[in-house]
Amino acid sequence: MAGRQDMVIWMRPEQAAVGRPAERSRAEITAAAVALADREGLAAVSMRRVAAELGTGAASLYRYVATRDDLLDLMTDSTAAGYDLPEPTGDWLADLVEVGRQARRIMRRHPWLPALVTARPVLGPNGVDVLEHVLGVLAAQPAGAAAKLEAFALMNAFTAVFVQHELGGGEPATRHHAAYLRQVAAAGGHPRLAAALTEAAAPADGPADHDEADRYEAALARVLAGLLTPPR
Amino acid sequence: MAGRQDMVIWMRPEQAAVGRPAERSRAEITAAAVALADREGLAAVSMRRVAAELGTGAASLYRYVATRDDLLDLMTDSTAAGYDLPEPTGDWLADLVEVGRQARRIMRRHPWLPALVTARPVLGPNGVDVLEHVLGVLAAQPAGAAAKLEAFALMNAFTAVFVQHELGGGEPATRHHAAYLRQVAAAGGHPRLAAALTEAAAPADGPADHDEADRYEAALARVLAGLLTPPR
DNA sequence: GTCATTCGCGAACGATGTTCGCGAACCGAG
DNA sequence: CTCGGTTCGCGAACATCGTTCGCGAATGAC
Repeated sequence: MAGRQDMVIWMRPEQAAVGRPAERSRAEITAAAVALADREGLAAVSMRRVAAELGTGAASLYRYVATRDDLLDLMTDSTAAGYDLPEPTGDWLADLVEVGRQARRIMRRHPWLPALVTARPVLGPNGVDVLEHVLGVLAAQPAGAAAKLEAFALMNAFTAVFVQHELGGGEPATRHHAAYLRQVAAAGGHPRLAAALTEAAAPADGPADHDEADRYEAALARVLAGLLTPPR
Repeated sequence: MAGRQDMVIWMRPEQAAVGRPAERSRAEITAAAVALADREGLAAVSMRRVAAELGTGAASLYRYVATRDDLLDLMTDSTAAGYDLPEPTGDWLADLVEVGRQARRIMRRHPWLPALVTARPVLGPNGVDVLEHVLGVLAAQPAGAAAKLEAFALMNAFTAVFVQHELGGGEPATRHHAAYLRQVAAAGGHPRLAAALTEAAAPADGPADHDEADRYEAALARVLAGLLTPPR
């Protein structure tokens, strides 16, 4: 008979009904992994490191999780518990932007999240609640179900890309990348790029978080309006 | 003095001016890696496998590439050579959608590309040409340079997410994921989700590639129009 | 021909995800 | 209270990975 390993982790029972009871829980392991990722980045989340964080052996984790990817899925969904989902107000666009605002807040609190959700978009119990809320907000909208699901996926991806740009500003890789772009611009073959780079580097006033948030919400509103408003 | 390793690969000289000449080139190694990824997926692109594909030792690759990530960057940029960039027509939206159409074609030809560009968005010589073209198309548009660069990044991310959904239809992970969503829907606590799933699964007529392409281009046009059209 | 310099690459290092196997721990039945 | 069935914790091992080291061989400039 086929094993139970080949399904999403939330379809497998957490504890066996009989036998020696487990000393830890999925939630406990997930919390340790999230704390570790917050502190040292996603690359530090190895089975051995997480186990050490819990004071156990690496092999023990496989009693709770079939694979490392399962653990990453648990981490992703656990962050979705941080949403506060109020009743729809009737203004679907404003309600969606509010969801986006919270997504941005959560992703900024967990800098590893954008990379994870783009690499493995996954819906666990908490993520499903968010999706249900979004579908409720869009209930009166004339778009099809497929379009609404797509809009939800795109909203997450858009937020992830945006936050990655925000947080990556000081990252070395981005700096080196910028150095290459400046070299290309200086070479002369790409005048539009050269102009764009000097113009984009112009606003020397400190980019407060307030401005970034406004830019994010404005862009998200435009994208969502473009996606979900019926063509005239 | 600081080494030269800590910069984007395209800022380092490909060949030394003196000494024994190299037997291979970056382009050759990149091509081998791309062919391997096309055939067996991105996970198969290890230094040893790529070297074996070329009939050399794994350590030899480090004469051409400082790190595996450098090789991935080369792969990404090499696919950007596949764009055909015609003169702008004057209709910026149509021109941008044409770029998106080509991006989708290229990503479908290289199924590993969406994951790679979302994980490591990078601009090499070919990518820079595409960006220059996009900036040329948007030259008359009243948006700021930062907004245009953001639109370019978002266009790529949007296309990657879309293609990933398209190609992921048959992937096991997506199937298992769908099984979980159906279970949640059947449990009863998420009526909107249940309705959306049944409605989205309804169109039993064969979803030809034509339909997918139209849906992609329509959605992209809406997103871009929302992002780059000045508010009224 | 000499020499500085680079190239190719076998071998090794450290780290990773995962599996195996077994002794210990637990619960319910008798 | 004992015993049997079952699960748990986890040390050890395996395969594989990215990367480094070191040295003989190849090369072009003079």
